[in-house]
Amino acid sequence: MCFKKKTNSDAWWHLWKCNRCVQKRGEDTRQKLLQAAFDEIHKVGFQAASLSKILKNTGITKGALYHHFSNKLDLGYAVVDEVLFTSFKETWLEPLNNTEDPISVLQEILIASGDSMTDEDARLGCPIHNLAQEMSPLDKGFQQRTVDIYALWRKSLEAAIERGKLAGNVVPEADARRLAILFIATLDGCMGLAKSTQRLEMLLECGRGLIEHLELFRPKK
Amino acid sequence: MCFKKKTNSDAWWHLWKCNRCVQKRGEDTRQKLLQAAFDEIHKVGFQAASLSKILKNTGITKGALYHHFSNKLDLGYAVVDEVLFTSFKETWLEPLNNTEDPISVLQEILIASGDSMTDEDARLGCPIHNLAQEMSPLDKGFQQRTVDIYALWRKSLEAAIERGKLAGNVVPEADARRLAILFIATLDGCMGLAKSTQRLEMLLECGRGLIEHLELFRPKK
DNA sequence: ATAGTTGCATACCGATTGGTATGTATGTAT
DNA sequence: ATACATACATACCAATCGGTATGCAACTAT
Repeated sequence: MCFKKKTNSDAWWHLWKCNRCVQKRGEDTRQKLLQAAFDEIHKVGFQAASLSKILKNTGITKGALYHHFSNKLDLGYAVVDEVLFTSFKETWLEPLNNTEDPISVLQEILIASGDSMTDEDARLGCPIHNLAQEMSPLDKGFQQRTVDIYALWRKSLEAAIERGKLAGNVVPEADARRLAILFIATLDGCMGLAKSTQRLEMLLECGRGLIEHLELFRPKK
Repeated sequence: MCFKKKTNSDAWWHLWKCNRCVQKRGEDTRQKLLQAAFDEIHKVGFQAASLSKILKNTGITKGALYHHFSNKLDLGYAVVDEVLFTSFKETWLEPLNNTEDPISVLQEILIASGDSMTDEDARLGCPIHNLAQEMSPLDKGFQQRTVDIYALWRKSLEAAIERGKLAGNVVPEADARRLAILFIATLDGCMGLAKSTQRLEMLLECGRGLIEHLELFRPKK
């Protein structure tokens, strides 16, 4: 495991990847492993995820894996912290934190997600939700990480709604906290429904309903 | 495996247990296996459920298990068809199918469930929902079974609401189908939230909110 | 140039997995 | 009483699991 580097490089590529690895080659295989692990976990869950399969899919050997991660749990945590959280931050946190019109932003995210959503995406469901539901009763590490992400989601959504009210983009009667919770719960419900029915169309329909529903909180001109 | 019996007994105990087994002793161990399998699956999911652990917990041997079930999948299906579906039928279907006041019935179920709900129940979540979410993308058998249960739930709820409207126990403006879907989705959301936070109190709070919310659909005298 | 670190490959390990083969005691039907 | 089906128990199996030990090539710092 490479958690304490003796060499402290300042190579050019360290500018956009944090320096967990000294050489670029190391960071590359590390990212490949994370992506493959994410795919495997997304498909079958963390417990059933097979390290051998991840290695077979990437062509990377077991020696490399255990050079970068101390064990399976460590790999799982890294997937949450780096792959899942990063993607979550880009799709939800950053847009929400930089707007005074949260309704439009949410609708745009839903539309964009719907457009890029594949059939497999819909059938596999939200990876963060999956992991939270599978692992929360079994492992504190996963439980803490996923519940933190949900809390962050709710808070940034709540704050955006408050700003929206001040800017006149959200009706003043709206209860920001309740609305935030409701939105997340409903979206979770939609994803779960699509997963249990295994139908992408179900998800798109729910999404359209949610987009329409959000319109109710936009002030009339 | 005992799926085609040569002997066709009509012993007294066959009156309340269907005659999958000829001898009472066989039916007993079968039920013990189903219950232990349910517990194990509820705790860690189907894929991670260990047959060896189920056997250890019951003291039953592997020979007995494979006498009653052809393989792990067969055992899993039996848990859904017999344990889960039976319990679901008793708690939801029968009360809903025999009432013209669905609001009161739903509230009573929620209250009773809340009272008997243990901390572990809340942390492990709804077993049907768990199985649906874990296995739907992976196995048609589980997907079909769980989605059928959800459909049955929604239909019986919808029908009860319609009867409630005719009997004057539900406001006539209520959209039965939408209300049924919303109730199920919300309850699922509550259970999921409690599971991800690992807090029973979260579930009870959601339940109280739901009970209160249902009151809105009762006609004012 | 050389010493030391990093990155990875190969081979191996015990434990556990779901599943099977075989033997036997108990019950049932005639 | 006898023939047969039922209901197990025991022992074994290959495959896979996560994890480790060791060796070596490539890169880095001095």
